[in-house]
Formats: sequence, C-alpha cells, structure tokens
Amino acid sequence: MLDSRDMAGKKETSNRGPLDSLGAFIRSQRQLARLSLRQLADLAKVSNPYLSQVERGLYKPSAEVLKGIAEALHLSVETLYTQAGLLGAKAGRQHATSVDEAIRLDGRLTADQKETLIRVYRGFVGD
Amino acid sequence: MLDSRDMAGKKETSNRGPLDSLGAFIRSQRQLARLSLRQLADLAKVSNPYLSQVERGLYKPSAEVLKGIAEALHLSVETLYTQAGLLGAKAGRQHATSVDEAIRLDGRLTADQKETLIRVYRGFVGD
DNA sequence: CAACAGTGCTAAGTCTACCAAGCATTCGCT
DNA sequence: AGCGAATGCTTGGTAGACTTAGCACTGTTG
Repeated sequence: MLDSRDMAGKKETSNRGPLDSLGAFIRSQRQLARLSLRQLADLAKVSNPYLSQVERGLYKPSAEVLKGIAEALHLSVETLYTQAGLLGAKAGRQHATSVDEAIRLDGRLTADQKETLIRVYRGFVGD
Repeated sequence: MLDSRDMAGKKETSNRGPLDSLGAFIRSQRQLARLSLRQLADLAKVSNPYLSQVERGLYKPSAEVLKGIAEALHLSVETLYTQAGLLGAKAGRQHATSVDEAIRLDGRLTADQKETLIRVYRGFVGD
C-alpha cells in the first residue's frame, strides 16, 4: 500500500521526462539553500506534502507555485519556468540575479563544489 | 438575445480584476488575428467552450495553455505570461517578434487603427 | 421557405493540482 | 531509556482547470 499512485501500469515507459528533472532540480536547489521541505513550502506558500510530491515528480506545479518557489529560493522565475518547459529555453543566457544563484546554476560545478563556494560566500557577507 | 452575458447577476461587484483583463486581452488579440473561437481553440489545442470561458474571465488558464495560445496568435510567450501576472512585468521592453505583434501590442493605437495597419501590412506581404 | 454551416455559449462530467490531518523515522536533549 | 522536535511521506478530500455533448442564433445558399 505504499504506492497507490503508480498502480496505473498503463504507460510508465515514457512518463519520465522533463517533469522529473524539474522536481530533482527543485530539490537540489532547496538543499543547496539549506532549507527543509517545510521551510521552503512555507516560504513558497504551498503545503509541505504537495512540495514533496512535486519534488518527486508526481505532480507538475502551476506557474504560480513555481513563481513562489523561485522567489523563495532566490532564483529567477525564468529559470524555473525554463526548467519546467513552460518557457522555451532561452537562447544563450542564464538569468542569475545574485551570486548565490550564479553559483548554483553553474553546470560546471559539482554539488559539493557549489556548497563549498556558497559557504565561503556566506562567510564573507555574513550568512 | 444577442447578449446572453448580461445574466450575470451573481457577483460582479468584486470579481473583475486582472483576471478579466487577461481574457479581454486574449479576445482582442484573437479578433485582431481574425480567428474564430473554434479556430484559435483548435490551434491552441484546447476546447472551444473552455477558451470561451477563459476569454470571459471565468477561468484562469494554465501556463501550458497560455503557451499554446501565444504560439497560435504569434505572440511571445512572455507577453501573455506578463499579462497573466505569471511573470513580473519586465523592466523595459515588450518582446515583439513580428510586425504583427509589434502593432498589436502598441498601446498608443486604437483597435481600429491596429486593424487598419495590419490590413495594410498584410496587403504588402500577401496575407 | 428549408437546409446548412458558422458563430459563441451552457451543462455535466473527468482529471489533477493542491490542502489539512496524521504516520514513521531520526535527531538532540536531560 | 524516553520525550520532544524536526525531518519527509501517505491518505482522503476539495476545487478548479479542462473536455465532450448539445443548445440558440445568425447568416448564407438552393
């Protein structure tokens, strides 16, 4: 009775696309920001169970929810929309609006490296 | 019998916000593009009754629907998102991607003037 | 006139995004 | 040990986004 949700069995072959990647992205960003599920849910003004489900790719959040999440994580809204496939991937640029975001979005850094950098950065500016 | 929308009566006092303006915007853009409800609904891959309700402000469409509508109307997605309040009003610019759009978005033109301009433009390029 | 295609709208139903309540585990702490 | 607080997750339900039928009207056209 663990998963009453996936009992479908109809078509799970093609059901793991960009949706999952969005949830994973949010989760990773949340952890980099050192927030718990409830904290982020609170900031983004959604319930924590729902956020949990979103992060696991069970539901695709509406644009408004994405907006709330983006603001709570200090990410630009465009970034999340793009991740969600709601906005065609912008030609070249990422829209970093802060050092935090710039770091966290850099694809050439590993999660650990990001954490380290952010920690140092926070040390400088005073957490 | 012409206007069946006057039967409102229920609650028109406080229910007319930015939501309506989105519907009105879509409707005006659709008419400027000389499309029927069914035609646009078809292009945007939604049902025509639903589009009708969206245009009258009864429902707020999801981002995906907005995307479909934007593409069908040759509007930039950002423009519609902004109108829907899903994207903070961009600092400076409108994102016109065509002469059509540039005309239709110009706030200094009346609907009639836009129609005329578009007609002429279409005449030049061959509809 | 009748028949038809076109317009927008209503009505009734399905699906899913989202919430409130509560479970299970793990972390301090005394 | 044992309590409280924090973590993430499951369950059951509500609401609203969205669909398939079908209605009412306005032209055409024969």
